[in-house]
Amino acid sequence: MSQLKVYNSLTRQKEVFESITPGHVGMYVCGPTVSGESHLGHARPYITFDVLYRYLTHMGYKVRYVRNITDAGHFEEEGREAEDKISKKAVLEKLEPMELVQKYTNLFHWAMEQFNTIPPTIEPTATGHIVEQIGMIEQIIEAGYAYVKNGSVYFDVKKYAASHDYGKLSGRVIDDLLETTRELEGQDEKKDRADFALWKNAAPEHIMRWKSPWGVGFPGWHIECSAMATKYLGAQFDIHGGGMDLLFPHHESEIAQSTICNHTAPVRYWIHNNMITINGKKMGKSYNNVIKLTELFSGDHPILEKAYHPMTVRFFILQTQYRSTLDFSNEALQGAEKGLKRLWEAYEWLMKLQVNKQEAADNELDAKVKQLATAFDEFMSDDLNTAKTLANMFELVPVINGLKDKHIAAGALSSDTIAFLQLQMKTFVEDIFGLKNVSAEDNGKFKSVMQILIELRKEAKARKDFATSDKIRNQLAEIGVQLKDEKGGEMSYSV
RNA sequence: GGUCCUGUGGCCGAGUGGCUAGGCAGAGCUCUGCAAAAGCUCCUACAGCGGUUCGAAUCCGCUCGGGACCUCCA
Repeated sequence: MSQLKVYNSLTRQKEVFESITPGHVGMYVCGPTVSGESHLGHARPYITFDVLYRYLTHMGYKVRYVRNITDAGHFEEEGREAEDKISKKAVLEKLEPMELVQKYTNLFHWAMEQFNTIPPTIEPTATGHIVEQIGMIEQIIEAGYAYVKNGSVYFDVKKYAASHDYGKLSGRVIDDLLETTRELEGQDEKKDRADFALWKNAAPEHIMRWKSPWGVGFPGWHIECSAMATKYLGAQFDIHGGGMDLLFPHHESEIAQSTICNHTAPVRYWIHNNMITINGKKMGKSYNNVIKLTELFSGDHPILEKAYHPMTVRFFILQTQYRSTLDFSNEALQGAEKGLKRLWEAYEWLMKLQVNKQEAADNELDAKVKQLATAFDEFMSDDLNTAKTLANMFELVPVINGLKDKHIAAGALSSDTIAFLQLQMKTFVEDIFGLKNVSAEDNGKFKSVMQILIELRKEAKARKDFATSDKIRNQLAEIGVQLKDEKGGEMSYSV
């Protein structure tokens, strides 16, 4: 197995991955804020890190995968009137905040299941860790890196920056941050514009509120990740993931908080996925171009020409290396849909193939197949290059189909090579890429019914009753089942 | 304005100095009762200008375009 190399945002280069504890990996991924429905943009990190999780597991690591649920509201805009997103919307919808949080959490879990992502090993909530967050804030105050003002607590960035490299992760220059002239309301509580809230005093209308040593309030946005990551993964852990948009201020602040509390840099490898764009623009609430996952799966959105299956979306995302932007379009999605179908059908046939012990009749082809399948590991270990891995799979598709068509002689490949190909395809297509069959109706009874229809069509064709054979084929096509005549008079179908 | 990233064929995307992915779409052929599927073949691009080099999509500079972050954000 090749050594895994990952691009570390902290050092801006690919590094060989070595876990702190041999055989174990601690991975924290920033989870969703459940104040609303997840959208296509959310699909990218959770699918990306699902693949990383699966790949690390494949490499033999025992991975503790922590992904939080942010269920405590945050400021609409820090500095302006504090506005708890979750409680505000709850009032509008006449729901209890936790009811709303539960609804969107359930919806998120449902969508993640559709994508066939493996649930994290621990999924902590922000509201469930208020005590830990308060404890951490107390430590920061004791260390002298935070100050209390009117029931709120702020992190003293300037003081931190004097002895630490604030801005290292995001490439921010501390002097620029301090000198920014923009004046915002309510900034007066902070000593410096660059300071960020650890705890925020709750206005009377806030529904979500907790007692703290500084009064009734709620935690700042960045502290939850520091607190929960520390609790479940320790003072220093291997991987922290999330979208690139979180680099600053979220992850930068996380580093500062954790460093003060734990006296060590919290994370060895920072891994960030790039954004999904739509017409070249990042998808996000502020851009008004959000496609919710429910809409994506149902096709119920003006931008969408049709519904897209979750597996199509997963495949679409995997066709790109995670650090590149990925541009959404109907054309691209439909391309992915067809590509996935072709790959999957070849894959299914390959898995059924059984051969007796044999030597390769075509040594050149045999070597090529072996080489292509071996390279899966090499590409994936090079910063998870799913795009290249997939490209190799597609180079193997004509070989598989050639065997199926008898266009390539059955004895061309050695039985060892076929077994190896089957193993590699199974491992990467299903176990690591997490792809699965798109057609839901493909159960036993349905298969039997299809077999009957196929027999009828074969018989009709044998007596040159093309009216009947065409009727079977065409009427099945109308309900979305495609019959395929194969070489040698066999038939198959796809839904 | 500051910091950073990026510009690949009709579309989506790999690729970091020579060998030049892959998918989708399109064209032709084979197979086939017809069609589809499948196979084979073709379409061979790297924003522009200059530079480095024997040689650049790949390195450097400039120009133009796109984007991200700096504010909630995957």
